[in-house]
Amino acid sequence: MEILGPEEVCAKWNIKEVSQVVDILGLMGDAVDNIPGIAGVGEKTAAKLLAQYGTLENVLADADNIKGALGEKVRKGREDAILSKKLATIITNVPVEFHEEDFRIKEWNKEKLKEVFSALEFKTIGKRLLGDDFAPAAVVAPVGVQTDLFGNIIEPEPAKTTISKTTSAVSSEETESVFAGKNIQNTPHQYEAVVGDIALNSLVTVLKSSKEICLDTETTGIDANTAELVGLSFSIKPAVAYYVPCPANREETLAILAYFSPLFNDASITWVGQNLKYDMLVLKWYGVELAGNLFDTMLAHYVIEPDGKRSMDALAEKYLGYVPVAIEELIGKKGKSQGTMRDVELDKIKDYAAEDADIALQLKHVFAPMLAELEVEKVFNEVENPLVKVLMEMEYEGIRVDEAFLHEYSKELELEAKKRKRVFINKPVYASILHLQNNWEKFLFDKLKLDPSAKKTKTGQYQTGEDVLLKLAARGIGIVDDILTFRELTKLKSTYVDALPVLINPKTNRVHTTYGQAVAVTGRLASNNPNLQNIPVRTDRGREIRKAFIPRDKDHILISADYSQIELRIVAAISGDQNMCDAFKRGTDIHTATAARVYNVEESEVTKEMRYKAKSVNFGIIYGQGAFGLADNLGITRTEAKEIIDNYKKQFPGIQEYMDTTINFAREHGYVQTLMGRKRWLRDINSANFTVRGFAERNAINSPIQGTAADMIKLAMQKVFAAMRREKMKSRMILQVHDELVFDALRSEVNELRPLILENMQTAMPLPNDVPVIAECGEGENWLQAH
DNA sequence: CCGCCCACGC
DNA sequence: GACGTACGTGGGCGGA
Repeated sequence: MEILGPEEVCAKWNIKEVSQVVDILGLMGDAVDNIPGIAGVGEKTAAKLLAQYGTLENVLADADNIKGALGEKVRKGREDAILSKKLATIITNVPVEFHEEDFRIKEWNKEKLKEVFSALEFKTIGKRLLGDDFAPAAVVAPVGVQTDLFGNIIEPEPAKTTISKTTSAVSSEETESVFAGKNIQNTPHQYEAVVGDIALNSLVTVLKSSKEICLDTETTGIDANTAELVGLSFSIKPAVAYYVPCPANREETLAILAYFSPLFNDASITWVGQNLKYDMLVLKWYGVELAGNLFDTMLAHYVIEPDGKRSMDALAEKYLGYVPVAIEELIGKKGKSQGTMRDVELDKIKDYAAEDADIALQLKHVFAPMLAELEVEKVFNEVENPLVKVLMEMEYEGIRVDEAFLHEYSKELELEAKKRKRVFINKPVYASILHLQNNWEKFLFDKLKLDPSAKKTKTGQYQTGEDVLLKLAARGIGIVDDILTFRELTKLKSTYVDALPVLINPKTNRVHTTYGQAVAVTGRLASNNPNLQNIPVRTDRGREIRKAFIPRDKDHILISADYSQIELRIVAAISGDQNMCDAFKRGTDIHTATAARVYNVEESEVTKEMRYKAKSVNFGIIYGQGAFGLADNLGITRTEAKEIIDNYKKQFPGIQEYMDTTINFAREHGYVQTLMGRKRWLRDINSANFTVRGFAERNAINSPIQGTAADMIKLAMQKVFAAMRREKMKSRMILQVHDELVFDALRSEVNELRPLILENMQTAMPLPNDVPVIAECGEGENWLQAH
């Protein structure tokens, strides 16, 4: 987007006229009023219009037409305006000087803005306003309690102290160099390539002198299960690192790795690294396992700042004020033409790889004290760090997929989808909506005028989500059914049935998901390539896909073990609500028990309808849902929904109390936490903005619940894994789906394994108030049966 | 290439 | 009167 500077706009047009056009057309009114230095879409468009129409009057006369033609731009402009306004709030709280007489800034106080933008990590807008001059500063102070960004009234006192604190962390002489960024060129370092018998031996001797070794691998790809080792780097003290290249020849690489086996096998060594799961998995394919302890800097940062950016580049920049060598300098930009590390000349890859190990070690020394200060050592040491090896083994194992079955099913889905499509074709009136989803939408809403009040999305498109369409179907619009079914079929086919076989690893004939251990802000795992945490289960057609997940051979069987109602049990336990705790202790169905209380009947008198509604309320409680949402969800009136909720709160007073105390805790401390001390920072909890604060409040309620459940299953995974090792079992834990664990179990071990799993899951993390934790399991010839 | 919408899971 | 249920991943689309 080309930006016309304020002076340019001003030089051509009377600023008042521009402002008026901007205002009347709903462009960037706020921006003009509050932050006149930023001339964006609004002013530019306004200036153009004035040029085109000649006079202000002409523009205004044609305002309606212009508005229509602008469409998107108007909306985007408004968004910009909101952002600008908030920036103005922030900026004017620091002494940025601007000329009062014409209400615009002719010369920005660049240093001040640099401070503000870098403190707030406004990289993009920083560059936009300050040009390439702008580089973010290193932040040494702990995060999480920093300034609010959006929608918040920033009280002058704290805002000033936060900003000055951030900047005072670097002295004024350093400021220049920090902004320019430390890098490999201007920072003393000693990076060495280590090749040949003598050098390798002496490297091992050097490394042996330390109980803490930073390790990083360079490979040919991002999939650890197929990537080849290209080199290893090590560091045991800042600014010094070694790079050991590994040839494409596997035997030769194995011989090089053998030099390091005294280190790999030494249980007293702590291996430091960023995302060690990846490196360990690569090494596992070369038969190397690390016997020692781990310190994963990515996970350390995850518990320090769960919602922060975690790439090496981001961490190096933020915590070390250092800009690492860009990988693109070695292998080119992302895309099909990108090369591999294998082809990079030694001198270049040496610097890049050694630097990575050096940085990771330096990050460790920054993070270790932060873990203690922020009191997140426990969740790091007991939950996250020890889980790395477990997840690595699960990823290594993978799961077998029945490719032939999927192939057949794909054809079936295709046929069925075609049939549905033919339904439209055969009805001439539908012929115009063949191709695109959007055509359906236009057809449904515009031509048939089915619903003149149809909701639009914020980008001006009609909403055609399932719930919207179902409401149409209820009005007897037959085509809606066909559309929904068509969508289901194509979704299943493209996302699962056709996608899964492509991801089968040719080496193992299995699919190996990758778990994201530092992704979800609440502490949950994430799964990708493929995502095995969202395999369909709700509809018959979808559920069918689970049949494709099968045990490794005829001697094995799949076991699935899952926690029963874990999140509600956690709600009961941490709120201490007497009635809900009692219900769980009695062991009755929790939704029936809830219904009995809410409707004031005996549990034996609870109807399906009542239980269904109670279930929905229980679910809503976990997410902080209100009467509107419940009503919408259940298709009842808001009055009825409110009645149910009021009754619920009366019957379970401890839960209302939990919500209030949690939100108050968050307001006071700026974070909420799980039973294991995992924190989630809620910068918006005191926002003056209703919506923004509402989000933070729901997060305050939900995060300790969801996060505690995540803590629990992560502990259980470690316990189950350790117990299976202890018993020298051949069965393997292969999947985690938030409250479920899946095992590829040797049939002869099943009777021993079943209680081992359940016992460890149930005792992994006892809940307060004696709320029982129950896990259940099933087994079968595929994942569907096992469920 | 990226943002949006939709749809799948817990 | 706002806004209206948490956390994710991925495919398809449309516009820059």
